[in-house]
Amino acid sequence: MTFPELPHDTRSRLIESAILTFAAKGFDGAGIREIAKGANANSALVAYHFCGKEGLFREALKAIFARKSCVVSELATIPPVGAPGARQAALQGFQDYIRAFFTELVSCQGSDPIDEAAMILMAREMQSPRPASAPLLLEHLKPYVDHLTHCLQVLRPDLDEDALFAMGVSIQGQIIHFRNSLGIIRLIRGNPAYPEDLEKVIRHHIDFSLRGLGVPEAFPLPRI
Amino acid sequence: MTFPELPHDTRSRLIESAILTFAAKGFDGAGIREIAKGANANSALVAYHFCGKEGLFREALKAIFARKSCVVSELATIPPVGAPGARQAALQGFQDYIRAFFTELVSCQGSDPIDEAAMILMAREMQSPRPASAPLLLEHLKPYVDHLTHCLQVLRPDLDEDALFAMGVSIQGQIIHFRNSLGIIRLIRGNPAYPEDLEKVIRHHIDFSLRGLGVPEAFPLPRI
DNA sequence: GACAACATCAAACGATTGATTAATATGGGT
DNA sequence: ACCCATATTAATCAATCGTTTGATGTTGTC
Repeated sequence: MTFPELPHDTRSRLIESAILTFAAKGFDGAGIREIAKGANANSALVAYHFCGKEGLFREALKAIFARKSCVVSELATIPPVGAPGARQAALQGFQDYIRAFFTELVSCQGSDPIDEAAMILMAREMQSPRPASAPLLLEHLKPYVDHLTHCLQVLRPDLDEDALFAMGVSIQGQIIHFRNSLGIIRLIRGNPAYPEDLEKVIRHHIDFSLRGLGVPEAFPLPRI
Repeated sequence: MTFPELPHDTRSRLIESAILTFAAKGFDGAGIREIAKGANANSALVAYHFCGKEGLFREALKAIFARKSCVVSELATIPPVGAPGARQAALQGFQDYIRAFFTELVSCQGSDPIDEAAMILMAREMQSPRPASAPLLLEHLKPYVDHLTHCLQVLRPDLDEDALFAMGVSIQGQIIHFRNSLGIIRLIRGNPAYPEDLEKVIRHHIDFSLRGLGVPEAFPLPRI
């Protein structure tokens, strides 16, 4: 879960402070003096350890990815299309995936401030990526995309590649949007504590996605 | 469609340049000298006309909202719940809404650079709004939310308020995510021109949403 | 204990930031 | 022609930016 080495050397403290500060103020809004102060370090160390601000940002992104990459690997692997039991496994794997994704995205709120800042930073970078970070992002996202795509393929073997891709985008989109726009969503709802019941929201996303995907088991509207 | 007065006085030119520059570089990344140069104006005029950079940003947001507020008002009003023909009207209104929303969000690409920049800026502001702009955003979003909520209410009168709200968030989320993450989506798809066929994507979103919403007319999986 | 490699520091660098100033230009109103 | 309010200008303000520098501290090796 957490990093094996907690000695918290200056380099690591700088990266952690960078994640927090970049998330709070953006790349241009965050100054290296402010970042360094948050790490109880000297601002010159940014140039020394990371070859400048841009390098520190890159390293902060890498640290985030390293911290988050375990989620999808914990999920059970789904048998290939047509294999016995593949459909039932994909149905369960799909639900596990949404639950895991949702939990990672949303329920980290308030637990670890760095985890929360990491999500904000990643969301911002996914929307308008800094040139250097696009390949990093892609590599980190690939396992998620592959896992989901395979589940969808098993559940809807009749669809062509384009349709499957659109399904995946819609399903991911709901969840990511829920996370990214939670602030506005709460304002619209008029309830700063929304959602009161996270489990209820997760079930909604699973149900909505299964119905939208069009798996017969999800009709007519009961949960499977 | 466009503004009635095109005389392009200095104030308007500053706002237009601000939309373009803020969208391209963010609030902190854009300098008032750069904005002024893009408007062929003196940088001191930002303070003179808008009481500083923050005021210019606020005014740029207002200009965006004024330019975009007509979309939902062009849609037909849906009769109240239970009224004769309300269900059929809501079914059609729902599809029109998604189509209008989608067209406004996505298909403006490449048409007017200011429209495109306005979308980027609005998306960024929806994700992490500058303190002063949250109320502006809310007021602009309200008609959209109201229209969609009413459609959903007619189509699923059996659901409670919480469930309806979750439905709305999911439906909007798909579309907004599609717009905001189009860059990453294209990278994942490995096709910089995705989507080749916009109409196909719109139909997918309508179908997916109607099924997810759980209206019986959308089963089993044909388009209505 | 001397040496070397690495890490950290305070201080200063030039460039740029948003904001301010005072002077000037412009265009009716009388 | 004079006046006043509004626009616009170049120049300058102090502050902050990311980076660089040279000195100092720390550590392990011989």
